[in-house]
Amino acid sequence: MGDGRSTPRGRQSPFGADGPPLGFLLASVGFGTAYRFREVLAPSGMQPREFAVLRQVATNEGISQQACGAALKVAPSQMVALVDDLEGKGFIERRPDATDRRVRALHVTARGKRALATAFEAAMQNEEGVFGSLTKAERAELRRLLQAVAVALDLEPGQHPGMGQD
Amino acid sequence: MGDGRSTPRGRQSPFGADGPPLGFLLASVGFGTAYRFREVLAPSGMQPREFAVLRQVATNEGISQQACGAALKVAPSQMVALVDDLEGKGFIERRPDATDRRVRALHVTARGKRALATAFEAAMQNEEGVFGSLTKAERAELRRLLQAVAVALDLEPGQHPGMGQD
DNA sequence: TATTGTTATACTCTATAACTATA
DNA sequence: TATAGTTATAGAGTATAACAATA
Repeated sequence: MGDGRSTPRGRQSPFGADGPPLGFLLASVGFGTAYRFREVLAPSGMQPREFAVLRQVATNEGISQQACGAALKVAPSQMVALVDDLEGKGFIERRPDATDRRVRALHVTARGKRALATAFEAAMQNEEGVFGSLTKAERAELRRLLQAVAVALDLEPGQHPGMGQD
Repeated sequence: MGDGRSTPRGRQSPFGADGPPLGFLLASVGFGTAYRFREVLAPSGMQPREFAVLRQVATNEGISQQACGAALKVAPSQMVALVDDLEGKGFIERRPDATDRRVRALHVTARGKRALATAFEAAMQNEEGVFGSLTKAERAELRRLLQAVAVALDLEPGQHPGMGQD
C-alpha cells in the first residue's frame, strides 16, 4: 500500500541469491544454539550462567566466590546475586572457610547435584537433537572448522563472550 | 590459597580432555563472530542494528519505519530511536510520504551511501580475515553444516535472534 | 595496605502501554 | 475503528564504585 516506488511489490531481501555471508550465518546459528540451550535448561530451574557456576562449584568443592567468578569471568558483585539465587533454590550452600574468615566456601547440595545431573542429561539430549542429523565425521569436521575460526578470532578456548548476556 | 581441599593445586577445567561440547563451541564462536563484526563496523560509525537498518533502507528506498521494523523484527518504538540515531549521523532522512501523511518515508543520504559502502567493504575484509585460513571447499562445507544445524534449530534463514541484543 | 564479600548506583536495553495525527 | 509514529515508563542486565570485615 502507498509505496509509490519502483520496487515491484514486496520488500527486497537484504541478501543476494547465494544466501547470507558466512559470518552472519555463523553468528545466527550461534545465537540460536545459545537460545535453545537456555530453553533446554529451564525445566531444571537454571539459567546458563547458573548452570556454569553450579558446574564450576561441583568440580571445585569449597571454591570461593571470587575464585569462581574469576574462572567464569563474572564480576564479584554479580557473583553475589548469582549465588544468592542458587542458594535460594537450594542448589548450593555458603559455608565458612576454616582458614580465612572472609571467604564463603561454596558447596553443592544434594538437591543441587540432582538438578545438575538432570540439566546435564537434558544438555546431552539437546546436543543430540541439534547435531543428530550430522554423521560422526561431519561433527568432527564441524568442530575442526569452528576451532580454526576460533583461532582466527583469537578466542580463549572454552570461554564465552556473552554467555550470560541474554 | 587457603583451600584446604583435596583438589591438587589450581582449579579444575569444566570440560573433559576432548574439549567443550560442540554446541558450546558453536555458541562461543558465534558470539565471537558477532563481537568482531561490531568492532569492524565501529569505524564506520555504526552498530550492527544500524547497519541492518541502513542496508534495508538502501535496498528499499522510501520504505516506512514500520515496514522496515517488521522486516528486521524491531519494535516500532525501537525503530524511532534507531532512525533518530541514523538521522543524527546524517545517514538517512525522514521524508513525508505523498499518499499517506502518517508515514515517514526513509531515504539514504549521500553520506549514508558512503558510510554503507565503507562498512560493506570492512565487513567483506573481516569475512576474509575470519575465514581466510579456510579453503573455498572448507567454507562451503562449513556453510552446509551450519545450514543443517539451522534447520535442526528451526531458524528462519537470514534472521538473527539477538542481532541487536548486545 | 590489600582482599572477600556485599551494597548502592548508574547506565544501557528492552518491552509495553499510552498518546497524536492521520486514515 | 485502525494504523504510523512517537513518548513515557518500567523491568532486566551490566558495570562501577563504595563499604565493612578480615587478612
